[in-house]
Amino acid sequence: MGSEKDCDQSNNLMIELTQGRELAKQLRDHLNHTCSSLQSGGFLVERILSSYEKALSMLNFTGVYLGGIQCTISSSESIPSLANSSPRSEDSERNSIRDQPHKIVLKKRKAALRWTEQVRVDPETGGEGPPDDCYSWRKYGQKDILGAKFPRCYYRCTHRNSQGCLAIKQVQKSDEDPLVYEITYRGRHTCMLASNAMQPSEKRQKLCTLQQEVKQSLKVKSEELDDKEQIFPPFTLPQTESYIFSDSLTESSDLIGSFSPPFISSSTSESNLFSLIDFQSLESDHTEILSNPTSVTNSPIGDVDFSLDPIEFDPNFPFDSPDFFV
DNA sequence: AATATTTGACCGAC
DNA sequence: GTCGGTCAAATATT
Repeated sequence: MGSEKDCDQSNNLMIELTQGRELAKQLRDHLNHTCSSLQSGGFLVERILSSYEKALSMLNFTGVYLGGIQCTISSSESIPSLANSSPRSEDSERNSIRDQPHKIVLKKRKAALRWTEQVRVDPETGGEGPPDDCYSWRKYGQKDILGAKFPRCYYRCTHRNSQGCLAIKQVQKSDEDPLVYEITYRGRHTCMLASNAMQPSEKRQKLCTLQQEVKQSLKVKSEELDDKEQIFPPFTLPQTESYIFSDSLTESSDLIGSFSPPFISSSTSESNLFSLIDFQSLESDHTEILSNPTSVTNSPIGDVDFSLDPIEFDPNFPFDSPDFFV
């Protein structure tokens, strides 16, 4: 168990899976240029991607493997900067965000991932309320936050009960600019592709329209980053992307998880949707989410899986099982 | 009727 | 004790 040979095999497997996934992403981005393609080929690509995500999640490898393996990142996607940040309180974190707009901040802890976006809504096209995304959320709470003008709203995925999707998000209006929403995502969506599989074409069409609207409404002013800060290309969120982060390139074994941002992939040069994204893993998220009485029965992907330490990877996992790559 | 939202209560962390 | 996050009953909406 845990021999170098096993390690090499799993590494090779990761490389192959990652390459396949990246190619599928490129195909998806290509198809995303037209709405109609989303309804046909796009759906197939999503399924292909889903398979790759599952496989990689089982390997606890859902993005950039930091353990010495090169992996291909398509030019149309952006992996957030591995910029570091020392631990700090959420308030000081927020202040730092404002001091350095557009800077992508990562923080690493152990298990689940948490990331924050600051989204400016176009008052004309965005309308009232927080910006929409391609997932359906159900509000489950609202809280006045100390020192904040506006309350924080808590949302969970609508499919939490039906599909065991454990994704949640928090939305809070910015103190300084009411048009800016700070949206914190936690947990991974496991519902989207499965639900899409059962959606009629008109829903896919609606989704596509929504994507266009989101593109319009979530535009934020785009300023150029200093080259020193712009470790990765300008950030755009793919639709079913998964990332894995670490606060240090040297901490190869500390893979912290995957995520599926619910936003649109864009390979164009249009304005970035987000001025800032702050990634943060939370150790406590893990038990929190797992304590949910709703068991996850539909998918092996979830917080449970991506929290597994790579060392715990079982080289005897039946990858050759006919049911594995579904 | 089914589903979503509101909102006070509750709980754990600090 | 406070605070942030979640629960769940009541209420609203579809």
